[in-house]
Amino acid sequence: MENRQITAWERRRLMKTIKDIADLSGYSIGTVSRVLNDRPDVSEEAKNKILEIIEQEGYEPNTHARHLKQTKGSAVTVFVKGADSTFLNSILEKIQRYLYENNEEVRVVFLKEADNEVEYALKVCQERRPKGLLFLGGDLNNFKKGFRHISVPSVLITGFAEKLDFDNLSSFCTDDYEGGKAAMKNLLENGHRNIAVIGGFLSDAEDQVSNNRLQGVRDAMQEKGLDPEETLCYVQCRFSSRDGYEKTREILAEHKDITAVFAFSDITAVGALRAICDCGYSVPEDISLIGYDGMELTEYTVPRISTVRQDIDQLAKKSVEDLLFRISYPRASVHRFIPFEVMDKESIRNLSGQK
Amino acid sequence: MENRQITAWERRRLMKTIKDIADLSGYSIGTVSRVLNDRPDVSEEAKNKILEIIEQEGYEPNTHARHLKQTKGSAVTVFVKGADSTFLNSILEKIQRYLYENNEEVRVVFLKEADNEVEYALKVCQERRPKGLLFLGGDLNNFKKGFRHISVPSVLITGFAEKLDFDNLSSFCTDDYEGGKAAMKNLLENGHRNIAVIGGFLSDAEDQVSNNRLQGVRDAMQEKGLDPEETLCYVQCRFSSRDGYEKTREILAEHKDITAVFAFSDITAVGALRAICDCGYSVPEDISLIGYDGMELTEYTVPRISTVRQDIDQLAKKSVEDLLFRISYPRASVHRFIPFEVMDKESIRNLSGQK
DNA sequence: CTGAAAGCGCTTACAG
DNA sequence: CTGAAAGCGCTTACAG
Repeated sequence: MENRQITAWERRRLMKTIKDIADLSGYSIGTVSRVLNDRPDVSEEAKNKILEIIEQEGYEPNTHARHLKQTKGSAVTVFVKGADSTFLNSILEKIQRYLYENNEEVRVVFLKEADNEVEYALKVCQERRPKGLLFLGGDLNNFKKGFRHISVPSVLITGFAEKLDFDNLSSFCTDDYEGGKAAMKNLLENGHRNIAVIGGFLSDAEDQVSNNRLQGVRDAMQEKGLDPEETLCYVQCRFSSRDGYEKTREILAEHKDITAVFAFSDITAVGALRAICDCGYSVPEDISLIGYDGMELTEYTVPRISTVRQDIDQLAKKSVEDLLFRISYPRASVHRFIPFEVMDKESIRNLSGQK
Repeated sequence: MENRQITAWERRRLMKTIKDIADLSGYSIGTVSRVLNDRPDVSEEAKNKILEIIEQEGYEPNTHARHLKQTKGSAVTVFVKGADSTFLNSILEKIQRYLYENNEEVRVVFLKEADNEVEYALKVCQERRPKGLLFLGGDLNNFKKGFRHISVPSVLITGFAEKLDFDNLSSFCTDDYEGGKAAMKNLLENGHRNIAVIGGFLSDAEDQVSNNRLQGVRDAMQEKGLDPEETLCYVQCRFSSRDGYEKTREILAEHKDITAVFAFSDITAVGALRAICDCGYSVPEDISLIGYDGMELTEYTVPRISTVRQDIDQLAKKSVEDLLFRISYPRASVHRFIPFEVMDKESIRNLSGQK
């Protein structure tokens, strides 16, 4: 049994370099390089010959050498942060696809909720010279504190960084204020008055996702003449089914008059659904439920969970387009909202009989 | 409003190189390099001085230059293939963590079910010279056909490649044959005889995940004296809730006598659960259900879905350990099963009254 | 249109 | 223990 590993030395021998192609084709490495980079100043003849050899030898240029010389940086690095990995992962997948279509490679770093993504980014910048950065989730406080040390084009997805006013940081997200407000209005219009909100963590930074959604919730209440201070029950919660489950149980144990729950993520909503069931209630007969994100999963729970659908395809697409453009051209950063949609399904009961 | 992008030129000016550190410290770049690489042959004095400057300047070596010189390759590349991204993503996350802890960077490529992961890998090998490859999911046929062209240490997770006998391809997975068998036995022991299996795609390659699980299912039946040809209803299905839903509806419409469904992934099981409900049945009273993977989600559905729990932490950990070891030392590839566990929850009804 | 040569930022024998 | 120098595989003015 031949189990010897190929040594580094042997592997190297197998790797073609630009020199091999030059020798084989009879041209100089300069000319080969020009063909590789698709420059106009090469004869058709030379180009064809060299392309043929490249094809035949299965040669691909070494990107390290390439990037060393070029001022351009290397791969785009994506930082995925936070517990709600299901949602962010689905965006990540699309981001990778769009980037790959544009021939860009993607480096990924998964961070924990407590990690400081900007510090990590700074380290990556100095070590790897990425050409661009993409933050999937992030704490605006971290950006406020440390982002000025970062100079590569960057995009924050799922967060609104306009007020931070960095000229190399764009941001794309759902209008969380309006999203939170719309979901709440839906519940209110269905006659609910005692509503529990199972949200994410609040922060002292302006425009943080959960803060914005909560503000929307409050304003929706006030427009209905309700006082949030008095009637609103808000609890902070990690974006996971487990935490959604536990928080919901706690709430239901304490507040017997709750008739609706608004969870700031579908994954939490799924936990809430089970918790409501375990407390002997049912959705929507006893308690109504609405989630956030619009994950496919909400189509298949019993009952289907109403939710605020974020457009992950647009979030990914716009972000990648903006990033790639700004990597190549000096354009100002932008801050855009991607439209959302309230998906009314089977988890909300109309208490008032009138809508 | 100052919105001018920092140009490549300006950015370069800001980037420290080893030369800057050498000048600042009064030592040569050779000595700085030795400190950087933690070599023993440097005086404490030089080391301290240089480290101090490095710290102060926030210098980090450029990896491209580093890798260009070193025979070692660059980042480990992970290929994530297939529709069941939820499950594979949770492994990916852990893989990235373990690799990061070992100071390795991770490149990620998400592939569609129909993509040939080995062809993609080959391309990446030639372009980027990765030091190792990790396949999350994959079709053994593709490996059989093309893997011999790949010489870097690699690991296949969620697939058993022992019979392919490549000396640079290890594999770690759940024993799918035993997993399928155990789940099936559970249903049989609970008195079920008309069982539908909603599996993945079958392949003509030996040891393909779904083939193995199905074989386990068949053998479990035969041990009970049942003829799989006659009584088993197997349908192929993409690993998604949507497909699980649709396939289950089709099956229930045709086979009125089904009393249990075994889905080859939890995500499909969730779709199946909803389908069963939409057909007017309930789980487990009318129809029992068991999934596969052991995702957290199965804890929060109504009812909780019994499942075959795969140990994603061990899958990730063992794979990374093996890969890193083989990157540095000439060790033979290995093929290991990671123990699974049948999680009995609320979705299986005992028909026979005796277990 | 093409080649010879300098240089990107590092590492590593080779001297001393 | 330290420095000077060659070289990793490319790109890109500079000549011709």
